Amino acid sequence: MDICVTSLLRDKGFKVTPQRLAIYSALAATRSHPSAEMIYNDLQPLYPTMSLATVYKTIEILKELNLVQVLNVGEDSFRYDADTTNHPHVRCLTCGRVDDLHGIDSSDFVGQVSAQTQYMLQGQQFYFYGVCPACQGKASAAS
Amino acid sequence: MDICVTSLLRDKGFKVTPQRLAIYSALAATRSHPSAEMIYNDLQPLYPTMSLATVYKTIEILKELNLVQVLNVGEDSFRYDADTTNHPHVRCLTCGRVDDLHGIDSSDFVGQVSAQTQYMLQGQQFYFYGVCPACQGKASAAS
DNA sequence: ATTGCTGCAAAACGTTTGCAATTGG
DNA sequence: CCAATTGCAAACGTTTTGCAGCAAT
Repeated sequence: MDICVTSLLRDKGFKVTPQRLAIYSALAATRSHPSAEMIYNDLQPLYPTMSLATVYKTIEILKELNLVQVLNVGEDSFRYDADTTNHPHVRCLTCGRVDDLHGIDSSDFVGQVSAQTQYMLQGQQFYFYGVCPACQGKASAAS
Repeated sequence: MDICVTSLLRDKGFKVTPQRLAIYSALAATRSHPSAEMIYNDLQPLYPTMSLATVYKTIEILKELNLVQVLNVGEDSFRYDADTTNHPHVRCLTCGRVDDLHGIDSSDFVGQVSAQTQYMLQGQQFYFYGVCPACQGKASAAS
């Protein structure tokens, strides 16, 4: 997997640095859809000198290489996902966690939109909002 | 319509001010999904002393009263919509305009998600991205 | 009269940029 | 060795906050 990133970077004329590999690895290793700051914090123990600016600059490149997608779940900050397939996301309104929704067939829905709009469509993002299982448990325990 | 806002505000113990009515009217009168700054600029001629902070504070209240919904189309700023029905939006990747998509039946799609996730769902947002008719025309004219 | 609101300025926040020192090819 | 990248600090744009004066009830 890191080999893949390495060659993709080199192919496009980007240099392969430990920081870039670490940032991609951190993203690829989690399903928590971290923000730039979360990635920065995750890497702090291993890369104590790395700056937040490097995280942002690297994410910019990873976007260009289609290695990450950007999520806009309605927070102040962006979140990033190394799974670049087109899947919906769901965010917990209580704890803020963001989960993937896989195995959903949106082709009919997308087809309707595609047939009706005059836009030339290039992509889409589907966000759901609710309360995650863990927070449902907490809520009923508290009451 | 303003009568409705007036009573809704009063019912919840909020004061009815010209600024609040103007901000809601501006939102209700457009389909362009303006950001706070766009609303501020729209109202500048009529309310030259109004501050951006008042726009933000008022939007906060309108959200509470379910008179506006917040859109996160992947820009730096949020956009607002006085049409609080659950409809998808489409954003032009060239000019940035945001349009409504009405008459789309998402019940099947939402049903799938609802059946599969353990989340207790409370809402959703569907965003499409593409090139609007006007920008398609410009692109072909330029080539 | 009282409470809450406005408008200003300053602060906060996430993100971007400029630049000298450093590192990868 | 050269060009690109890092890390820092400062800048930026959006949103929030504190507060004195003011307006709505």
